[in-house]
Amino acid sequence: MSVIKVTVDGASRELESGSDGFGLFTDKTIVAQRVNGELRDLAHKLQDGDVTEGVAISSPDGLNILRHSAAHVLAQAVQSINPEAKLGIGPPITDGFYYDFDVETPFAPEDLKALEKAMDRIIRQGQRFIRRVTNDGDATVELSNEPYKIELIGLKGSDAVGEGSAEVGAGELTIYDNVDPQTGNVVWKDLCRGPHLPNTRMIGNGYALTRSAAAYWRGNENNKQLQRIYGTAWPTKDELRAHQERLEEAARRDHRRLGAELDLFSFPEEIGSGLAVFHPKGGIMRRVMEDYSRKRHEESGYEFVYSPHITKSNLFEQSGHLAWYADGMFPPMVMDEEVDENGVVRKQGQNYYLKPMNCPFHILIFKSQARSYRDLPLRMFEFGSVYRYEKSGVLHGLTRVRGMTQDDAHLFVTPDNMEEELTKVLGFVLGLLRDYGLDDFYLELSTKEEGNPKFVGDPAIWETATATLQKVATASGLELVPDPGGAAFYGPKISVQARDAIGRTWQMSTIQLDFNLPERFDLEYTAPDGTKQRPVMIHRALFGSIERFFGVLTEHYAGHFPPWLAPVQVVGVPIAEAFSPYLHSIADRLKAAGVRVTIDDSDDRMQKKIRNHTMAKVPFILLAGGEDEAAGAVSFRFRDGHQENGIPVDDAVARILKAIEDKVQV
RNA sequence: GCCGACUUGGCGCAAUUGGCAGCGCACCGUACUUGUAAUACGGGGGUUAGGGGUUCAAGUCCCCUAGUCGGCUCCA
Repeated sequence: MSVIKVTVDGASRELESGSDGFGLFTDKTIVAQRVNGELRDLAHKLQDGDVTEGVAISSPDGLNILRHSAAHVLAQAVQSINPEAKLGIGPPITDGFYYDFDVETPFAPEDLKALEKAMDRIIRQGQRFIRRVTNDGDATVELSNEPYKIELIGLKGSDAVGEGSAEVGAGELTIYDNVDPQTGNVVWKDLCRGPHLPNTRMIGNGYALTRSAAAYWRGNENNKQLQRIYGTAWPTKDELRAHQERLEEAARRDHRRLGAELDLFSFPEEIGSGLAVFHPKGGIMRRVMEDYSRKRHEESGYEFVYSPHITKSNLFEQSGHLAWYADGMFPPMVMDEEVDENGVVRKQGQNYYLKPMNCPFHILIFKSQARSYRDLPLRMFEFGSVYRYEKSGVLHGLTRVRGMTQDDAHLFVTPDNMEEELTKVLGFVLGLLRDYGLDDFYLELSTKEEGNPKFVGDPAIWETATATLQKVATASGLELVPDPGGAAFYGPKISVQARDAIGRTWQMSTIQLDFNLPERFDLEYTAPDGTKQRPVMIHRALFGSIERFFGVLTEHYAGHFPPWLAPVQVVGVPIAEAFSPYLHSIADRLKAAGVRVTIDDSDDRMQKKIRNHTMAKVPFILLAGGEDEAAGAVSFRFRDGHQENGIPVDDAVARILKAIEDKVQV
C-alpha cells in the first residue's frame, strides 16, 4: 500500500493512496472539497501532492452545491411524474435554484405541491450522487432522449454555453448517476459538471418550490419557451423560514401595496398601463421632493429649461432615436397632408411623436445662439416628462412605467472641463441622494466592448472619456464595479447603485458621456483661439425618474417617511373633545411655520384615532388632555409606539420644526 | 411581446358538484366624549373587469378583449 502526501485544510498529512474526501472530512457540514482550487465531490480521490480543503454547506460554494443538488432532485421528481418531460438546464441562483423543462402542459401551482412530495421521497431515500466521466459520443447516445442536453454537449467549451455552464464545462464531460443505496441501482441520471452533495438526504427539509414560469431556451427570445420551476434551498428549516420572512418583509414594503394603503398614487385602468396618477398625499411628497431638488440644482449652477411633450419626427430622426428606438416609442400622431382640387399639396403632412427623451430639446436650446467657451460649462435642468412604449410584460408599479418625469440635466462642457465637471456632478448626485436618506452606494463603470461596431465615436475620445470616468469614480472612494460592454452605443457611463434599508440594490443615477449627439447636431463653441470646437455632452438623471425614485423611497422607508417628506407630518388627538381648542392653538403655531398638521376632531375614540394615524404612518401624533393643558404641555406618540409625555409646547414645536429642517427620521 | 395564474361593493376576502351574491374594514346616521393600536347600534353600497357563448339556471364552464401578478426577453 503506497502512501501519498496531501495538504488538508492547511496541514500536511500522509494518506493511503486512493483516499477520498469522505475519510478526511467527517464533519457532516462538509459537503464537498476544494482540491487544488477546484470544487470536487467528497468522493474525489486525492493524488500525491494535492492541496484540499473542506467546503461547508453554509459557505457560498456549499450553498450553490446544495441548491444545484436540489435542482437535480426537482428534475428527477418531474420526470418521475411525467417521463415525457425533457430536461433543460438547472443551475443554482441567488437563494435558490431553478430547472427548465420542455413539457406539453405548463406546471400549475398545484403541481408544485405534488412535486415537493415526490422530492421528499427522493430525499428520504438518500440516493447517492455518483460522478461518471463520459465523452461526447457516448453521452450523445446515452442522452438521445434529451435533445437539450445534446445541444449543450455540442456547445461544450464554447462561450455560447452561457447559462448551461452548470451542465457542461471546458473540461471533461460527466454524468451524475443517482444511485438507490438499498439496491445499488441507478434510478436517474443527468448531464452535469458537479460537484454534488454526497447524497440527496443532505438536502433535508430546508427547501421549497416557489413558482413556475416560462423561460426562453438559452435565454434567447427566438428560441422555444421552456417551463421553469423555481425553488429555494437552505441548510436548515430555520434558515428557510428566515428567508421566507425576508420575502414577507419585502412584500410589506412593496410600494404598489403601500401606495394604495397610504393613498399616494394609483394606476387607473381607464388611463392605460404604466400611467400613474398621484393622489393629494403622493402629490405633496412629489412636490416636496421636486422643490428640494430644484433648490439644490439652482445652488449648484444649473439653469432651468422647459420643453414640450411632443415634437415633429425630424427631431428624433436627427437625434437617431427613431432609427434606434422606434419600437420603444409610442406610435406617431399623424397629421395628414392637405391637397387642393388640383392635387397640389396645400399643407404638408407631419408625424408628431411623444418624446422618449429630453436631450434633443436641450440641444436645440444650446444651438439657439452661438456659444463661446465662456458659456461653458452650460448646465440645463428640466423635470421632463417622457413617454416610452415599454412592453406590457415589463411594466411594474412605479419602477417601470410608460409615462415618467425625469429629473434630467444635460451639461455641455469643453474637453478640458470634463474631469472637473464630472467630479462635481458625481459629488452633487451623491450628496442629494444622501439628503433623501440613501447613504449606501457603489458605482458601476460601463465601458464599451472592444471590436463591437455598434459603439460610435472616435476610439481616442472613448479612451480618454473612460479614463476620466474611471478617475472620477475612483476619487469618490466608493466601491467601483466594472461593467464591460455595458456602455450605451454613444458613450461610457457611471451609474450609482444604492442599497436600501433591507439591503436590496437599486440603480439610481446615471452619468453618461455622449459623443454621438454633439456630432449629429453639429454642436460647436468658439474656443479662446477663435476656432470652432465640439463640446462634450453629459447626460445626467439623478433620480432616474421621479416616479421610480418615489417607489424606491417608499420601499426604503417602508412607508415610514421622515417628517420632511411625510404627507401629513403631525396629527393632533385630543384626549377628549374639551381639549380640542387647546390642540388647535398648538396646531396653528405649527401651521404658521409651514408644518402639515391636522387635528382629528372625529367622534372616534381616542385609541381608535391613535391606531388610525399610526397605520397611516404619521411621524408625530400629538396628544393633549387635562394634565397637558394645565402644564402648558403636549404629549408625543411616535410610529414605533413609544411616547414622551408632558413636553412644554415651545419645546414640542421647536422639536418638530428641527426634525423637518434637518431631514432626520423619527 | 411570450408563458402561466388571477380580476367578486372604495379596500381585503367568502360563496359545496353550475342553484337566493355574503363577511370584515372603510363610508353614512344616531348615541357616547374616554390618557396612548379597533365604543355600540343602525343604514346605504355590487349587471361578479368588459364583451360574446353553452345551459332551465353561470361569480362558477368555453371564447375574445382589457388590466393585474409572477417569470422570460427588453430597459436609450
